[in-house]
Amino acid sequence: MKSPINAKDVAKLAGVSQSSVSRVYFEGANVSKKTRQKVLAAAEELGYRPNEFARSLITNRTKIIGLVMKGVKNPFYPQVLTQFTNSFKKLGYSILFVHTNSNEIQAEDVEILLNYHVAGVIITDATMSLNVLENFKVNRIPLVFFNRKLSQSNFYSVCCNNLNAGRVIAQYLINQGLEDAVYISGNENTSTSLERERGFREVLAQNELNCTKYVSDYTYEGGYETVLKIIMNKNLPSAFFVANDIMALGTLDALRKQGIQVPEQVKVIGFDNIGMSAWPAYELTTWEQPIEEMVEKTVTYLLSEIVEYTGLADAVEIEGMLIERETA
Amino acid sequence: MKSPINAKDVAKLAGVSQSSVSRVYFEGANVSKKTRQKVLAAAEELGYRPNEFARSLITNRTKIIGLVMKGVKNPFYPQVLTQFTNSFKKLGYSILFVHTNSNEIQAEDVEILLNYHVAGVIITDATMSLNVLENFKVNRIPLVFFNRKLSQSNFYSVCCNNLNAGRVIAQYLINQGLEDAVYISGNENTSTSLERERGFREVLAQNELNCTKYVSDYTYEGGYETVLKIIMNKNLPSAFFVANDIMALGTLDALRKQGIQVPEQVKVIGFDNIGMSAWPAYELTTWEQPIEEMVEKTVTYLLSEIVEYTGLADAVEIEGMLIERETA
DNA sequence: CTGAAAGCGCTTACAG
DNA sequence: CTGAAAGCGCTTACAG
Repeated sequence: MKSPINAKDVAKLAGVSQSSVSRVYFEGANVSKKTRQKVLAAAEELGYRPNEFARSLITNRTKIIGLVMKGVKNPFYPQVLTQFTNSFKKLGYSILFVHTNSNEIQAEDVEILLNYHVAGVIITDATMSLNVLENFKVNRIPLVFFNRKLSQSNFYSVCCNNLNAGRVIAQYLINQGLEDAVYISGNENTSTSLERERGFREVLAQNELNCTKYVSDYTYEGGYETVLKIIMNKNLPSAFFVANDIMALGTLDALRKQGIQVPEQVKVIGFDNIGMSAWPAYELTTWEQPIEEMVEKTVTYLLSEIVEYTGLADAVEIEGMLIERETA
Repeated sequence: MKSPINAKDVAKLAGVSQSSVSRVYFEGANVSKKTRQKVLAAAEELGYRPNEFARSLITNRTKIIGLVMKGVKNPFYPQVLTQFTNSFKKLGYSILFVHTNSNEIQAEDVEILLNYHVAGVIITDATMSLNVLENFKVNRIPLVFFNRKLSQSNFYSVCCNNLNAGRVIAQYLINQGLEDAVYISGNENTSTSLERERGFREVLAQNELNCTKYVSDYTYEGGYETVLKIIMNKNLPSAFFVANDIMALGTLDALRKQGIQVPEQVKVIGFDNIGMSAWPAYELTTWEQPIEEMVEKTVTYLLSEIVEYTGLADAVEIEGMLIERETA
């Protein structure tokens, strides 16, 4: 099976050289109007499209961004996926989507991106061994952690300011007369969960208030089960701070199941502001992650690194905001 | 910027020819154990990985599948996306993700897949002008419509048996003493919505029962607003058949908002069986789409067409099943 | 502005 | 089983 039409075929039909055909499809190249028209007409007739592989091979540049994700059950991530896809589409880049089911991203999942010499990589919602990622440094492929910060790594990361969010949420609850709080965490090895907790505890401690932690896993089911367990032990606090919205929805459903009134008996605050948190069944008070800005920041960094690689690491944090609804 | 390490570098270090290096990475090629070991050792030392572009250029085959999606707000589609990604990963294929916001997929969105000479294409949840797709036929690139059937097109499609599902759902409601029904449709130009309606109406008509249709749009908000409007007009039927789950959840919330009891005053049945329909806040009775089988069927077809292209069209329909919960 | 030619990093007959 | 060589479809100096 051979590729149908190449630049040579077009050149022959148009009566020009293959180089001229190439120039028509290469932005910024010098071609006369007349040549361009002849080439375009011939290309149209033959159905010619430049072979992206040959292009990448010769320029050693690709128009592909690798996007690595762990789970998409949390609606936050599909939203992130589409925003990246749309942003990059405008810039002429395509998205190679890498998904992993396991908790840690596997080396092979990521190494495929090396084979494609992707222009850049975004790793989302993911923990993984760092030595795999060294290969990207070696190959001067820019990489950013989105919504995750790896300690001791020198990779660029873009997050919302989780520490400050935790603080503001704590103060908000205290202003409402908080007595004691429960923090329902996400996976304990994620920076997001840890920093939200740290900011929250910090302000609580300043006010000599207590916070018990229950470790959960960022899933609806996890939130639901965790809260059921808490209720069984009759440890109902005056407020739940839940590390993400999808767990907070599970929290709300568990409380409803047990006939516990929100916010009268207990307040609930989530994190992310996913679409569902605004649904009438939930009306969840939550923290809005500034996805748009986070995506924009990521795209800008990646683009500048594609133009001129520096490998500079930084941890960008963008402020979000509290969204007040009915649960706190 | 030049690519760091190529087969020639490895060959030199290993003391073999570049062809031998190539053979080590090409499955099924003849290489002695000794050569293989030398090459692998040298490759390891240098951090060599075969350039996928050069490979594709010479073999005129790629290991990329293009996956085209319209919206991911409906959790059904992220689920589909990950299943495809995982299935193809096992087979050594990567997913190029194409997303469109507009109602119709744009030609340019799809044409990029032609430039990459993808091995196959899956179009999901999407309407588009057919003449763009002719290019895939010309280039002998297999294409399947997933969860969508285009009339008058001769492309392969994989759906759930929507017609029969509509029939079974109608009969199920009739057995419960249905008097009159409302069908809340999705976008009217989608085969899925149309066929679910057709099966539903068919059985209703056989029983001399009436069905009013309200056109909605497959979104939560659409379902919510539509039902609110129905209630305002005091046209509450004895059952709602809603064309997908996410609209059905909107339906449930709208009814709850108005203090209408489900299933006592009105029954609700959805379609898809997304994870959320099992949540305690909803407990939606619905129709399960056999995603796993649908994905498997799609993958199998694509793979066989990659091996030997026939371009044969067919409309595969897989049976789903009713999931009884609390709303009907 | 244009064409002839070299070369990107591979695969794959071909000869040995 | 191995190496030398041709060639995939492009881009890009180079000369004109």
